[in-house]
Amino acid sequence: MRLSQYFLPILREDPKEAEIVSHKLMLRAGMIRQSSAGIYSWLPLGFRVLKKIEQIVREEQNRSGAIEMLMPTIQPADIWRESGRYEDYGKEMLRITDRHERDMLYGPTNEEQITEIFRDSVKSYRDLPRNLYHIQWKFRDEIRPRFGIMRGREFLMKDAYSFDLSPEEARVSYNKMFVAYLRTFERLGLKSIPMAADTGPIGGDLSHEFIVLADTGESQVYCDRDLIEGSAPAEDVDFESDLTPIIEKWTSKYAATDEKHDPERFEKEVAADKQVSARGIEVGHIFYFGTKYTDAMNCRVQGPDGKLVTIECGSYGIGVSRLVGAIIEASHDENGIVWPDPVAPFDVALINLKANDEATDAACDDLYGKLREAGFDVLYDDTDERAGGKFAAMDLIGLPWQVIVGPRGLKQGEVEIKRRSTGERETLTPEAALNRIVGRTT
RNA sequence: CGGGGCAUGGCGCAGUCUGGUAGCGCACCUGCUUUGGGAGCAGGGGGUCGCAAGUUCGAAUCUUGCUGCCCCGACCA
Repeated sequence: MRLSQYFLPILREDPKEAEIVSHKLMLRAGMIRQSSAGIYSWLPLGFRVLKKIEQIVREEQNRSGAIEMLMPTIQPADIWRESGRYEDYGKEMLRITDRHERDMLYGPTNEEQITEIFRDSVKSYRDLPRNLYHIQWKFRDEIRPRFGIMRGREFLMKDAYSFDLSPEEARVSYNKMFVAYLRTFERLGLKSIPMAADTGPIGGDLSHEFIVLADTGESQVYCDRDLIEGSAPAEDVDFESDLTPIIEKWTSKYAATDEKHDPERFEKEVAADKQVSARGIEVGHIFYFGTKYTDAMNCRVQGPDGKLVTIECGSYGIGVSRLVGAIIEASHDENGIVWPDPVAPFDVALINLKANDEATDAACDDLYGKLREAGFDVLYDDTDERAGGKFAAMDLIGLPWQVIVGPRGLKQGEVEIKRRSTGERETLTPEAALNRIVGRTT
């Protein structure tokens, strides 16, 4: 993409409404604009990041055996009356009336919707287990939205729903999601730690929050340092095998959010040099809640013996739009965002230091073509801004690589490449620069 | 929902106390000079001062009502 033809409205100063760093940087880098409290437009740069994260979430859900679908944002009130949550959910649910005076709502979550579909479609134990998910916008009319997209009212969430014949099998489904989440967050360049959590109003008795450590996080968390240093299961993890050992490895060490923190246990179970007290952001939450909705909504199948069995369920959420902010919170410096390679909106920033200079333009055009042929997304700054402004803007938007091309270097047959994450720079021939980037990024 | 604050061009702000017809920096447009880490000079465009009512010869400024947004607290991906 040529910057001269792109839409990237960068701000030089922090808008005063932004309090935390990710919100400031997202506004300044032209990723989002606020529409009203807790509701945002995603500008082209932000949209690219959102889609990259969404894709990684999707790939890991698919790998675990979950099946993608799409449910609507607007739901009928009736199914919520059936589950009993229409009254319970309170003012957080945005209620809408259509022209025929039918009660509708903008979905804050989709347990009712998926349970209705499953109930009407599945009658036999032979069709279990299944895990269905979608990635769809949600609306929760928060009392106080804040921190930009970190706690918006409208947000993009991946929500998965598992259906099993027995609690034991539901536990297997739960474990698959647990492992898929570990892998997802690691691929996104984040250190996430599963922590035992309250099940809250969703109900059930098995639940974990996935917390990303970040200085500006909202929750105070405590854990064993070993958990931070642990790495997620590899790509070849067999989701059909018994995942219990992996789960145990991650749940045997101490980890708790402020609400669940037990200082005495912490002191007793965690060696002093391993005690971590930090800030964290909740990016995922998984629940096993059994038959809470299937009971209320009469979702049953016939077992092998012909008897009706109420289906055991779990639900599993990842805040996709929140992750954009969480990644920035975890990865930035004084000059701007530092995108982890897998979620960067573009892979390479190509900076032409003297646009309209024949030799510089030609060298840039050549590199632009070759990088794109090699499969890279390139943001090519072909504008005739001054060098300083270009450097500042590219540092702000945080693309992993910068390729800097100017007449001075070209006279020596050289260009400069800079790694955004380390600030490390090298002066090389254009061919060597190309090879360096192709070789180090996969 | 309780408490606090803010609202003046795209962004950041001054002007409000003490009423006199709107200003600064950045950004934007034109020209010239510059050009490797946010250039200089000259010229220029853009604002119903959140909305409504009131007081007044006259309101960004005073009064009343409303709305929007932000921050702190309890809840949430």
